[in-house]
Amino acid sequence: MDGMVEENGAVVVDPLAHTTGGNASAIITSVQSVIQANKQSVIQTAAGIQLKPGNVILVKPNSVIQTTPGNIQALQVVDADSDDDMSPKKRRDVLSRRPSYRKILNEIDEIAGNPGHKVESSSECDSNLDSELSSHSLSTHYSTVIPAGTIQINSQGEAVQGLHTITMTNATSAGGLVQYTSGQEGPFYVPVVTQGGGLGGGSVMPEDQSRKREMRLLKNREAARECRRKKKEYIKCLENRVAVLENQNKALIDELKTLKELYCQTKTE
DNA sequence: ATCCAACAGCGTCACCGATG
DNA sequence: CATCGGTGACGCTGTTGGAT
Repeated sequence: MDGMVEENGAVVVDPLAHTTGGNASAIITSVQSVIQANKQSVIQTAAGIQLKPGNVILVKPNSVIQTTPGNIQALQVVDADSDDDMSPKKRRDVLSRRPSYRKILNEIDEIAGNPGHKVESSSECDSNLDSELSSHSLSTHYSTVIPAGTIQINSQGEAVQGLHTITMTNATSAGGLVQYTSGQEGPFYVPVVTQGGGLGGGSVMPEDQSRKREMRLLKNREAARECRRKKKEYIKCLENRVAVLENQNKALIDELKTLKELYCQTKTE
């Protein structure tokens, strides 16, 4: 199951989880769900959410799926063990390529009622959710994620722009180190890796190739950092949504209870 | 104070989809 | 088709909290 196991055992399902290993797969598009691990599950779909044809939700026996009329075209009962014979290659094919976190967040945002409103930073997601949360008297608050610096490097590997500026000096890497200067954090050095796997001088690899490699590593390092930041932001958004939906659910249950009592009273009179 | 397991964060590699 | 960006997976390292 592609989700986060929280301390209380609840699993927050990745809304766009492409798939999962094992026999518990959840391929859900744009559904906010809370599934209790090894317990009965509750899946709620908010108004306007649609399950795309072909999507599969596996739930434990006696689970409940709540939805507004017309959202689910068909429920298909499948044997959860039936995909065990999926070959590793096939499983990998299914596993590969999930939408980017930016896409997912944008999609969530559109579902939340802001079509065409693109999420560019964590603060937007948080602010939407904060208002939602405050309207439900939730004390939960998530601080804004500090944005990572954007780095743009031209073909010469020298010019940069963004919140943090990084300039590559000493590109010839004499002495086995390439020095970068950062506007915020001062100079830092990247060791030059040669083709033989060693660090430093005695480069067998042409300098140009070596420099390209260093640039690629630098960019990838930054990309990985950014990716992780977005992932965390995305998870926080999901957690916020879970909190909101749990609160809504609680309120609806209370309302239902009150109405039932009212109904019983008027009936006995 | 020390040990150890759990966890978080990072860098790197490999892969894939998007794009020019 | 080459290149680039995004992301999963893996291994490594530092931190933290509980047990002794």
